[in-house]
Amino acid sequence: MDENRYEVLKLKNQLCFPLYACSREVVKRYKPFLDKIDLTYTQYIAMMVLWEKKSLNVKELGECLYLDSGTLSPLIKKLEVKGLITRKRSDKDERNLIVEITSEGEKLKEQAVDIPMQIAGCTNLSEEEAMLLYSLLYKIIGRI
Amino acid sequence: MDENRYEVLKLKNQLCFPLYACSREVVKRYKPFLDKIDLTYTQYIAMMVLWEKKSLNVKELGECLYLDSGTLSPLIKKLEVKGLITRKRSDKDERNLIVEITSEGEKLKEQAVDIPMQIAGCTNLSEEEAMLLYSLLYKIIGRI
DNA sequence: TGTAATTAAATTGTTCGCAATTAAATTACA
DNA sequence: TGTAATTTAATTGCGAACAATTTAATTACA
Repeated sequence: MDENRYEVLKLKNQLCFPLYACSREVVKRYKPFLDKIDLTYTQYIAMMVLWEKKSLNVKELGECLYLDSGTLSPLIKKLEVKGLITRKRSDKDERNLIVEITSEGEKLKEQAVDIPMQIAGCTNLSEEEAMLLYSLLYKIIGRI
Repeated sequence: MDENRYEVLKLKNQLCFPLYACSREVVKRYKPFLDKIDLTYTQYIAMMVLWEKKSLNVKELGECLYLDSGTLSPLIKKLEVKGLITRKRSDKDERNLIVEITSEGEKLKEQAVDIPMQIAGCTNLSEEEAMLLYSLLYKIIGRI
C-alpha cells in the first residue's frame, strides 16, 4: 500500500503549478489595458525599465527582466518600429547595443501611469498579503 | 514635484513582475530533470493530471491546467507521438476528444516520482513559507 | 604583438500561450 | 421537426521564452 509514493505527483501538491498558473492569469488581466497602448506584457515591463533608466544596453535590460538576448533582440526591434526607443551600438564597445527611450516613448508613460491602479483590484489580497507574497517571491528569485 | 506619480510604474513596485519572473525561473529549474524523461514543463503537468485521472477530454484537462485547446491540441498530439497517451473521439459525443494514458505513460510515472523531491530544494522557503505562498497564489487564482 | 579566451548580441529552431476563427456535433426551442 | 444557438476541438497567426549556435568585438596573456 505505498500508492502514497505518487501523492507528490498530484497537481494539488505542487507549488510550482499555482505559480505558473497565477502568473499567466495575472498577465492576462493586463491585456485589455495594454491593448489600449499597443504593448504586450513583456514590452510593457521593458518600457518600465526604460521609463526609469532612459538608456541601457541589452545585457543590462536582460538583467533587470531576467530575460536573454534571444527574447529581447526581437522585442527591442518591435519597440523601435513603434518609435518608442532607438537602437544604436556603443562607441566605446561596439558589442553593446544601447537602447534609449524616445520622446514618443516618454509620452507613452503618461498613458500607462494609471494601469497599476486599475490592475490593483485584480487580486483579492489585502495590503499585508500582497506584501507578503512580494517578499516570498523575491526570496525565491534571489536564491536562483 | 509630483514625479511620485510615476513611482507606481517602477518594476520594483510591481507584484506581477516577480510573479512572472519567479514562475519562469522555477520552471527553468525543472528542465534538467524533465530533459531526462523527455518532457517539457507543460507536458509534465499534463501528464500529472493523466497519471491521476487516467482519462479525460480536452476541456477537462484544460480546466485542470487553465489552458485552452489552442495550447493543448498540439501538445496532446506530441504526447501521442511519444506513445504516452491515446487520442480518440467519444462515442457519446463526438465533439469530445478523449485523452487516455497508455501503459507506456503509466511507466513514465515511475521515472517522474522522484522529481518533486529533487526540486523541493530549489526554493529556499521554509515549510511554513511554502504553504503560505501556496495559499496566497490559490487565493488569487480562485478569484480570477 | 599575436593568438586564445571571453563577452555581447543576434540568429535559429522548437514549444508554448493565447486571441480569434473555423468546423463539426449537439442541444434548445419555436 | 427544423433552424438557431451552443459547445468542443482544431486551426491560424503572432509574440514570447529559451537552448544552442554564430558573429563580431574586446580582453587576456604567452
